[in-house]
Amino acid sequence: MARHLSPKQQEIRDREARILDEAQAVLLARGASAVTMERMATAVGVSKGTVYQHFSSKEDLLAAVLLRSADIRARLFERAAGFRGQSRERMSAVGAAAELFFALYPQHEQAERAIKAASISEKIDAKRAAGLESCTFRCFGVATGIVRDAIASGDLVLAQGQTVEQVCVGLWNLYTGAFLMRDLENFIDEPIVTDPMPTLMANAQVFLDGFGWHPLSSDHDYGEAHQRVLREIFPEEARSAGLDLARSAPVAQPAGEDQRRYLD
Amino acid sequence: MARHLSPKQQEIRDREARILDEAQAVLLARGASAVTMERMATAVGVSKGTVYQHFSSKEDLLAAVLLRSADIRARLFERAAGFRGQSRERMSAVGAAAELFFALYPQHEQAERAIKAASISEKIDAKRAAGLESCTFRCFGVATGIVRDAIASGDLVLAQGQTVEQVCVGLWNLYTGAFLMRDLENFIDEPIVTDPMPTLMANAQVFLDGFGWHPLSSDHDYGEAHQRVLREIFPEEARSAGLDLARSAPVAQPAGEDQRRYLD
DNA sequence: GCATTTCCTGACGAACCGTCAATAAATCCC
DNA sequence: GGGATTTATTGACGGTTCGTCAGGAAATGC
Repeated sequence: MARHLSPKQQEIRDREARILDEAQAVLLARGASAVTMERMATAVGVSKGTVYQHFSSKEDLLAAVLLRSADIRARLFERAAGFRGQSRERMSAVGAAAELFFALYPQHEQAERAIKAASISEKIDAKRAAGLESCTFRCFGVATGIVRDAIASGDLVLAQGQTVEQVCVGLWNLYTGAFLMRDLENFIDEPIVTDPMPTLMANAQVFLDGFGWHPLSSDHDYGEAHQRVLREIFPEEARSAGLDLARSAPVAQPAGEDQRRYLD
Repeated sequence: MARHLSPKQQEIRDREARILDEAQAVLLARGASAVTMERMATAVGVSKGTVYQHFSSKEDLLAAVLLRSADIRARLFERAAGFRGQSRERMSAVGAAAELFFALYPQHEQAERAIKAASISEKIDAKRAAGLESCTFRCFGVATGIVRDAIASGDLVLAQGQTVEQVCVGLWNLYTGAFLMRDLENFIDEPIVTDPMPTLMANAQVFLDGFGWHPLSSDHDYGEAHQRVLREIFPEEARSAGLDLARSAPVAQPAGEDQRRYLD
């Protein structure tokens, strides 16, 4: 499709991206209520009416911000699933993707909250809403695929009544709950956990241990696997997220004993 | 303190409760944006200025709605902790309290989102903000207390690096994540889980199994314990939440084999 | 280089927030 | 009881933001 764009079309396209950048920045710095259409317009040097030609409402603009990061998250998950290793290592790779996303797109949760608080889903362009839904399904699809692989390989045997979806929903809940907690703790003086991510990573492993997904965390160093995922699959992202890649040389490092960094 | 209130003071007090009721109802039915100060005023038959004498801003009003349910949740948790049983049964009792709250106060999550989306915490009365914080701490206090008891009794042995707080944060994340999921799924056509609560209950047990908290769910019928909690501690609430109390006779029922209702 | 289409603008109406001077009601005190 | 004092109530008002739209500017087609 449309390979060559006229200068004007290119300009419009760029402008949309610039509006999204601005909205994202303001969202993060000053909250959703500071994202006003007028401000966005001024920031990119157009008038309000023009912004409305890109986004049908303020909620729609926020949904577009959300869609952009949701798509990136889905891509991160999909790349993570390509990690070569045992089934549970692959799931841990998805956890690493989640960690990266958590660090790189702190405004995602805020945008989500703002949209859902407004509650009028009719104000969001149908295509964008569908896109958002699809991003969630892609993430779940990655997770369920890995769980199924684990079952097929015998690494995971679900007990009577347990389902593939249950495993994924649990991980997702743990993850979104932690995401939420980080946000809410900005509001209170004495945070319960200073850095939710290491706790989340540890808890995800506990959760998978609870299903008896082999190898259990007591028999395998998932901290090491996690480092490998960051090095092999997400070197760029890990760097910009400021995550510790340890000795990031691609050569195998001597297995250290100091890898217990996921537990408080 | 203040035992006898003048008719006027009583009226003011009642009015405040009525405003909160109205706000809660509108919040649930039509979302936070439909909660306008003018509407609240009209609903209780006063003018806008009077509403502002109760609540310093719209966010403050929503915070008051939140505080009311947060306090109830803390009470439910505290009552649950009084359940007589093994440590892990007591934690499951807290899970039952969470389930009840989840069913009884569906608007809680919405209020929380709306307030945090507005993001200007200065708009909320300091006392109310402190009250909200304290409710969260009460809930965490209940949970950490039970975990500590479990450790003291030997039911739970934490691995190297694991902490009491980690256990509680994990459960809390699972729970808030599920709460969030229910809300968000109102927006999408094809929900991932139709009823998140049974899945959450099952996942909480899996999580506790992951810590090796005895007795493991494979060795104990926590479904039965859950039913007992509802019957013994929350009979009223369970009825109004419409939860199945099974044969709710207080006499011991023959241990049935059909208690696997927490797994899909 | 003119006609047509597309895009852009900013003034405008509507909704809502939060304030405050004026008014009404309640309470106090003799 | 009744006048003085305190407290509560009102609704018009200024300010902000959303979203619209008629009219003007710019790009495109021919």
